[in-house]
Amino acid sequence: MYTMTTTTVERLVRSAQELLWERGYVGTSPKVLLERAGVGQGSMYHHFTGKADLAAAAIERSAAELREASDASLSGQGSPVARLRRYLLARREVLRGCRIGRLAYDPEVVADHTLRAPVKDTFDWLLRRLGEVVEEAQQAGELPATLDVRSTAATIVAVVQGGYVMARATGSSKSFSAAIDGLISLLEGSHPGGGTSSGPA
Amino acid sequence: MYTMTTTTVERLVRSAQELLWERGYVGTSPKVLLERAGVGQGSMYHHFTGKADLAAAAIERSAAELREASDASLSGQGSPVARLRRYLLARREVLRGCRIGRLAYDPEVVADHTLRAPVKDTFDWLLRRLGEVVEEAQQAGELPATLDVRSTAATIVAVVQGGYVMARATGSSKSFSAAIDGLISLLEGSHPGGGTSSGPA
DNA sequence: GTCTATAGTGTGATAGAC
DNA sequence: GTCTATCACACTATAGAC
Repeated sequence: MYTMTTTTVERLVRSAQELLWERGYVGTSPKVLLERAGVGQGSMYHHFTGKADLAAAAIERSAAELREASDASLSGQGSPVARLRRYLLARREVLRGCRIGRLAYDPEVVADHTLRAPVKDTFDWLLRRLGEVVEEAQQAGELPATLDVRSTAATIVAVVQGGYVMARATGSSKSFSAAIDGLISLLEGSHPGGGTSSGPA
Repeated sequence: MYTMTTTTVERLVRSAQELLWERGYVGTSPKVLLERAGVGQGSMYHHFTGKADLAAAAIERSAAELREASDASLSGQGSPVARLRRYLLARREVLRGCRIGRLAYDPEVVADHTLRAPVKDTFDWLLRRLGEVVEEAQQAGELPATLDVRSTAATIVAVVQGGYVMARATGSSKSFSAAIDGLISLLEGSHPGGGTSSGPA
């Protein structure tokens, strides 16, 4: 499935990332994974101790990729609220769901500390990072100082994660977009300045 | 696991409901399900055509229960915004996640129309019902008429669903509560009347 | 209507040739 | 370092006794 110049380990990890995203940990079998990677079983057990070990490597890679993509939206140029909008309106493969968030519903990921840690760390990081931007927005007068920073950050994360769940349940990305739009309206409506005049874009 | 006066079909459906909630469809095997129900394999294949058929009955029952519980919060006495608060602050087994929402991340539920339909229908119903209450709130002057009804309803559903995901990922119900609190603050902050005086109790 | 026995396939891991 | 062969066990379903 990948080019011949790609290493075996690389093919294994990428296949695991894809299948964990599509089917989760309990829904992914070594057989299907190896077929997708185009390698034999021996290679996997040479480089990893087993399914869980390979999954851990794949989850850690996906977590790092997600952090990088999120930080690209939340950092850099633009006012704090403009960066929050950029994060919320970033292009996403909505119907595939969140590759990290979906693992929170996988019983074996939640039960295994090694598999769960990168999932927890990703959410802890995202909540902290969004909290920083919310706080910047308050200091810039773009959001009311009365909003609790941590609660507001949690609401933002929840809308994105819940948007994915709704979209997959209804089979349409429209419910995702609606949830994001609703949140943006609420954030804009809470401007200290009041009215509808100071949209951040 | 259930009393002897419970019928075999009842025990099968309840066990399936529990396991689908805990482990999803791909993570649930007939063997474990039958052990929990305390019945033999023959009974299950007498009353149902197989795992998928039993799962369909269990999902439909869970969907009906969820609708009933949600409507109990959203209907009845109280102002529209008070009912929204009651819905958002209802007691929930947060760390178990949403028994219907979690199925949106199950690849075989999403792929099978019979399994997926009750999941989709539940979200469609909830979005519609929340939309009605949001509209009532606008007519009562509790929420600004500028808010889009469907978007606001989608945001409310998303915060609950995303709150579950965060809580399971972080291992703490605090992130769920924070997301709910953040949403309530945003809804209150968007009061047409403006300030902080008119909280709905 | 319930049970146990059995079947065929897949799972996750190991052994050992090359 | 990669492969195929093989293992013990679990999965989902069927058969047939009671």
